[in-house]
Amino acid sequence: MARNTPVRHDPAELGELERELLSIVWRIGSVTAEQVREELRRPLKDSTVRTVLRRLEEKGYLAHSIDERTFVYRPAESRQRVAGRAVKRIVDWFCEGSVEALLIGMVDSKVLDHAELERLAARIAAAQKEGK
Amino acid sequence: MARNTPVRHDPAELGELERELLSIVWRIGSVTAEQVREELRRPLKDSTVRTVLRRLEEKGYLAHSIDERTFVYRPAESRQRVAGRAVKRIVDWFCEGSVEALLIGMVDSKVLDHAELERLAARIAAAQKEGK
DNA sequence: CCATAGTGTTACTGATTGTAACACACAAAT
DNA sequence: ATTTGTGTGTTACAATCAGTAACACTATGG
Repeated sequence: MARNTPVRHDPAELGELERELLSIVWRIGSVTAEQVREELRRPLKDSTVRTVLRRLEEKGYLAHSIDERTFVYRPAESRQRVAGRAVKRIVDWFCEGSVEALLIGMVDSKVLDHAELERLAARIAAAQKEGK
Repeated sequence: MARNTPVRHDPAELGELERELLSIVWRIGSVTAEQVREELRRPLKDSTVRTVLRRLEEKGYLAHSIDERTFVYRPAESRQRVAGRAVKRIVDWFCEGSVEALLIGMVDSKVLDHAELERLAARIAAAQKEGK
């Protein structure tokens, strides 16, 4: 029988190559498939790159416009936004929605050290005051 | 030809059912396959549950000891630690290592609101003082 | 010795991802 | 107008993963 929890309705996962291409688009901002291909160290066929770009668009990470019948891809969302959503999933799954618990885990697993926490606290405090 | 980016060396992904079982083990702390099965709303065969538990152990999330020839599973790592590592991957992939950028994204994509930020800032400040 | 409870092994299937070939369309050059 | 690129659309295939489970084997308590 099939998986009974059917579709990957969530924009859950990206493969390694997908992530790499997505990063390139984020970095450069606006690229053709050929430009993306040139950015890669590995020699990949043109059709490979275009397939992955199309899939990224299908998944909602990219958008394209057409310039002289050439596809120009650009991000559909900022990387921060995507990262934020990804973290939200993690918080929901593993921390039962508690961002505090997540921060504890981040310190615990050395993602954050004290120095960084300090800077963060300062930033947050600053953002509080001016941001709104 | 195969994927040239070979193995999923990273304990990258967990499926939905895997996450569900892992959550149960985290919640209860120490369980047999039968107990896990009873916790599920869906009726899954015993062998299914045991297979998933074994995979979770292979992936390093669980450990077991034997009590009267019955496997008793327990977490190999705290959920916060796992969450912390998962977030680290996201930060590395999408935020180029910047936790600050991540926080921006979290606010931006409504994972964090201002009230929560405020509480967090307070918590962090407190942790700063006493924690070390 | 037999039933029971638990383990170990093995397997199948659908979805996903990396990778690419191939065919078609249109613009520029001859 | 025919050729030649350059780029797109379509289709495919192999490996891996995750969900699901059957079945065979082994002690242990009657």
